[in-house]
Amino acid sequence: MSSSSSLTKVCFNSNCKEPLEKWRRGWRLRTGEYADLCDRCASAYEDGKFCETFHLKASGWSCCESCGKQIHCGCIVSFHMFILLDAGGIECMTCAKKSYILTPNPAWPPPSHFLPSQPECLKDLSMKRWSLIAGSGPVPWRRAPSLFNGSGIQSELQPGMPFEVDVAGGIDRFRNSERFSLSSLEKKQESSFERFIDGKLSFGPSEMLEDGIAAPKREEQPNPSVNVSQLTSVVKNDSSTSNLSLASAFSSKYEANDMNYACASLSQRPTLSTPVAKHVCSHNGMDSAGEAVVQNGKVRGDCRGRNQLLPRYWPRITDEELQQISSNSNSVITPLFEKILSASDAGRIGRLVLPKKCAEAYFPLISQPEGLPLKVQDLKGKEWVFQFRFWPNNNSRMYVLEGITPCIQSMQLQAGDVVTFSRLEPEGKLVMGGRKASTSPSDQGDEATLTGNEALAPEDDNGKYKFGELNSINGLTKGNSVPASFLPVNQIPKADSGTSWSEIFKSKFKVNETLEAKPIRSKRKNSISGSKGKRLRIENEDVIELKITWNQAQGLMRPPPKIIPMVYVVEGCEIEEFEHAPIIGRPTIPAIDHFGEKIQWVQCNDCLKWRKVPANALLHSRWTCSENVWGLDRSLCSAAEKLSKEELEDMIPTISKVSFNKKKNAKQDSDLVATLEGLDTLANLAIQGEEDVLPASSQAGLRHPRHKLGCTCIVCIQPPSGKGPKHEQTCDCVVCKSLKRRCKTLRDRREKKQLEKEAETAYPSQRPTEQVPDNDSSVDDPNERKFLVSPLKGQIDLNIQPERDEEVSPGSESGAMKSSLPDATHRNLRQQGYSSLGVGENVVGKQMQEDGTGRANFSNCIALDSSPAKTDVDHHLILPLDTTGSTSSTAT
DNA sequence: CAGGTGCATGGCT
DNA sequence: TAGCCATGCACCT
Repeated sequence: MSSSSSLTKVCFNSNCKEPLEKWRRGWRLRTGEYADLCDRCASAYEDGKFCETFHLKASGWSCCESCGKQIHCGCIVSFHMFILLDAGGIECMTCAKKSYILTPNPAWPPPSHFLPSQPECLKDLSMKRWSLIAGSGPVPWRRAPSLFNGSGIQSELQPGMPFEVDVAGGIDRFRNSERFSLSSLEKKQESSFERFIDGKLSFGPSEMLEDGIAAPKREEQPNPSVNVSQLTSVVKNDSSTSNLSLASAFSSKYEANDMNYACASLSQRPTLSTPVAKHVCSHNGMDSAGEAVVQNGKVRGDCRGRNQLLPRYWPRITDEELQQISSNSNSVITPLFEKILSASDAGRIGRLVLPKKCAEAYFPLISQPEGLPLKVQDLKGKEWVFQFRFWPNNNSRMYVLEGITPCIQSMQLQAGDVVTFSRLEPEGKLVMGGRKASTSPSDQGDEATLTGNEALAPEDDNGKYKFGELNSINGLTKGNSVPASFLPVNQIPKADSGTSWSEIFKSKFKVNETLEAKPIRSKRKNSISGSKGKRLRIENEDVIELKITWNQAQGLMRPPPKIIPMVYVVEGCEIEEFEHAPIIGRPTIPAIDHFGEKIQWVQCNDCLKWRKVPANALLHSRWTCSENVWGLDRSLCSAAEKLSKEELEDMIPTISKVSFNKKKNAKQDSDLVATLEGLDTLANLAIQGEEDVLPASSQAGLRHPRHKLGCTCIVCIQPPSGKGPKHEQTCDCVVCKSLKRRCKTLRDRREKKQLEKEAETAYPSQRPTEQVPDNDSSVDDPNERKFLVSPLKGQIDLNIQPERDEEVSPGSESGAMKSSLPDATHRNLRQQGYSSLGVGENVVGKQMQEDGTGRANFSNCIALDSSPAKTDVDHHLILPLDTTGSTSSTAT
């Protein structure tokens, strides 16, 4: 199509047609090629005078509404020199730029992405402005929707053609941005800039700044969404590029498919940022500013926020997630930010606290606390509507998304998991994704990583993996890292996947349960601190857990064969030091067979049977019978196991037994979970779920002390917000059963109260407890007290148990915590949570359900004691036994 | 009483 | 030290 393709080239300019010996590149054609121009035309083009020179008599000239400057709007050449105004007419880019500098948050989806009729939104001045500007989509420029929306002009002119220029003003930011060091970018991604670097760029109106600053052309990305992933992968490990824009990189398709209007208004002022960002800034740890560069053509206050986004909010969206999102549409995904769900976020209150800067950068600007409804799509394409709003807070704002519980639960996310926010371009739709903590991509950022996974996660680009912490904790080796080359090829984790390590450790040894499962709690309030957790201090108990974890991990590590360790003694402890890093392999159990030969037992990954292999056999993490080359008769999973159960019991180290128990419990729990379809239940499981999977110490560490079992804070006790799906009346999920019990209990109470009132009339002096003033004592609610005076001897209502817990285990964290609670109502409520969820549910819940009375008798409680899970729950369940009497005596 | 809302508090960066 | 933000909790419905 381009003249360059013809044998005898002539100038592409139809008014010229001069034969070309040498030609220069002009504007981009719909084919993606460039108009080849003669020197004269090219000069005119580059000078921005092409239309003035050749199209002066053509139709389509308009005056800028602001400055009156004449702009040719009738051809592609000057396509980028103006914007269309909503009210009609055009504005030259110079004026447009001036007028938009003051525009808040224009880079925001069109109003269609918010709920339609929202009076308060209309009152929101910012929204008005937003609507005015962003009615055209996620671009910071104005355009006429009729012209630029959808395929409109684009399909007519240059379908699928990627443009190379960026938003007007982006260059300003680029130029002003100290962070955006071109030289550093070049170092990082020279190939991406070769066109720029080699100085062979050709500039046309679409690539020429008004002030003469040229922008390199962005290379085409026929399949931007794929490129996005690729880029993500490629650059992911390079944290040094983290200051660059990921989002920019993800806007390629947007520009490709819907960029004509963008070019119309933006490319006139192409920026360095676009190609730079698009190719370099695909780092997972994006710099939001980069996103702003592309998306927000104007320098705005919120853009500053983007520049300052903390690394922990950089989206580490995985390729899989990207593909999942992109599979639903042809859109380009712009990862915006992510956040580790706190207990509050994942709690039933349904409020997700948004990082302020993220909210201000990526969400519509709101001036009223009420905010506005925000449509967010999940990875499955399902649309949710959240209320995006803020609270005044210390002369600042706290942004929250309300009503997220159903979404969070549908994604089965818990505290510690990660929610990601992305934007689909060009629609501008927000996409909310979720990532389980255990599958979080390893933190490539500048913050330490502390989860089990990540402790084993890749350390650097050289394929090294962090074992230093492990080693230092155990003091066993001095090496700080294990070169990947030490690992069998199939055990080398992918550099960009934190999950690979869990694969490595997937064995029936549940060592990896602790290794891979739980994010480490930070010291502060036990908030979850995942890979990107900002609070990285670890509670003592967490350290203990880590040690255990590492110790367990040590069980998986062994020296490479034929490597003899140096043994030295430190403080009486023999320490083996290997010059070479250990190898991660399938855990085995060393033993001596009947012939006195050293062997090891290894468990098949598939059939779980134990097989005997030579002592020096090095097995990779996933080992199956089929790989049993040493015992062909046992090389099939169908072959019987040589070991008896008893032998196995003796053989397996304690730690493994513990692990097995844990696993067993975990399975019970998971079975339970499987039955808990209620969203509320899931939410509570986010808080209580892992109780019996992890040792108590670690659980304590995994939970905000105030969110331990027994926590009565609003987060924990909050019932379904009502915004989510309601349970059917016939639903017999645990939550509903619990609620029904609760109702029954309340009915009973009411009846009792009635009876007592009647009795009071007759015998007023027999109600001492009701005269106890309301205070912080364990039973401070008169109603509660009345209730505690249960006429049903030998029966305990679960509702009274928390108080008992406080009395019996005052030193317990939960007890102390609860004692600070202001009223018994919360305790009571909390107890409801107990009975409905968590470990206690396994025992109490079921028992309670059986009789449906909401009361458990002593035997039931005793039975609880035998629960293998020694958690707070146990206390809660057991304690009432010996305290009921005292309660009764107090009450009487 | 339960659920919802909005602000205050205080740990942390 | 200021600002952020996780959380608690008072207050309202």
